[in-house]
Amino acid sequence: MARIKTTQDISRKEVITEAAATLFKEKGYKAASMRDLAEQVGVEAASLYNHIKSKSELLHNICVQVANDFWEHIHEVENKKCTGVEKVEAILRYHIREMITNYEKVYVSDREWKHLTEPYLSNFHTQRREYRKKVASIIEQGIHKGEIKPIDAPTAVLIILHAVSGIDSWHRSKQKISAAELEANMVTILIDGLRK
Amino acid sequence: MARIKTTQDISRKEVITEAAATLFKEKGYKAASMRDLAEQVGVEAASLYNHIKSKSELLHNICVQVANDFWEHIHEVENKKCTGVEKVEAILRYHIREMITNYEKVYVSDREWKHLTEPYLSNFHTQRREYRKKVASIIEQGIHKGEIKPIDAPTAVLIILHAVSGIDSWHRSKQKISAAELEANMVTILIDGLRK
DNA sequence: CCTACCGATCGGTAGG
DNA sequence: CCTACCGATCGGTAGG
Repeated sequence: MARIKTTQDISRKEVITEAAATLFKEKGYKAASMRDLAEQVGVEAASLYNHIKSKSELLHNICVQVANDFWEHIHEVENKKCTGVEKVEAILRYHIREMITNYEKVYVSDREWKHLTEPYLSNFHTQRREYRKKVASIIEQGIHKGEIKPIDAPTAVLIILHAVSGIDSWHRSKQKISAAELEANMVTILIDGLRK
Repeated sequence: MARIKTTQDISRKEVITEAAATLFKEKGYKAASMRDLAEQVGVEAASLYNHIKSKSELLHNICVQVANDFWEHIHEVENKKCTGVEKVEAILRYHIREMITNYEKVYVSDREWKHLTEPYLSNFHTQRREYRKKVASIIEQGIHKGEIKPIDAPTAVLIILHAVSGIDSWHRSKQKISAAELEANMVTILIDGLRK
């Protein structure tokens, strides 16, 4: 029988999704079983299905949530009145902060999205490419105006976005520098590397 | 009955390992099945076991092979008579070239090593940490000599090594710049970012 | 939310 | 190198 969704249901679903993000990050999507997840949440595996439709729905929700946040942010940056370098810096700082505060979901969305099912897989892949094109285009404008070195823009995008995923190692490190220091160091190295 | 290994055996094993690297890269270690692999090689799944001991042995061989290559190289660099910046540049260029020419194995070793079984998992993890410490130490010497900006060395390592993994996107891109151009662009951005 | 259970698929073995 | 097959584990459902 169809159940009416209550606020409890929604928060329970969010608890499951958060636990799934942590599990998918640690074991990888395929290696993480629904029995693992159930144990984390404190119920039997079958009970999860009162709140979610499927394992793949969990991955999908994580990826869509992250993608929407980044998509919204880059649109704000595009409309800003500032230099190209400042725009790239704003994008870089956003990526760093998301990778620090929203770690598990951002990580999973970045590394496990290939396990999405169609048509979500194609949608995600396309949006990801469009996002990178937008960043490349901002860099190209910066090159045109003489703020940025005459480098290959797609290569610069690739470096910046992948460098951020290294924050995984920072999270795992014993003697952590502060989040602010991490951000400052990354910006110094990467933005100076671009600047003419 | 025990079989005596012939040269044929060894090359057949190498063919299987190469195919495994490609498959593990495309699907991820857990999602890649031995039946998938058998199909790629052109035999039945059971026949693979005449040449290999297990699925996990394949991953292990890939990771050890890659780890040894990088380990050997960094020792050469450490013993070179040159500046810290030049050493970092040599390491960066080696990573780029390996990621271009030995793509599948390097990728798998970087992204799928968490699925290694003990004691290989711990060994690999330790060696990886030691490797990064060596790079950080070279950077710190460069800072001390005033060649490199006063940045946090572990953060610089994290950026450089992860940036290289972005070459994955380069491999997949339609309009590729040449490998030489890619290398030149990456070195320009990253080494200039470090240099004082 | 649980117990009970299903069909599919997995890595791997026996035997030839 | 193949056919035949096993025990384990998977995602998910039925029914209460």
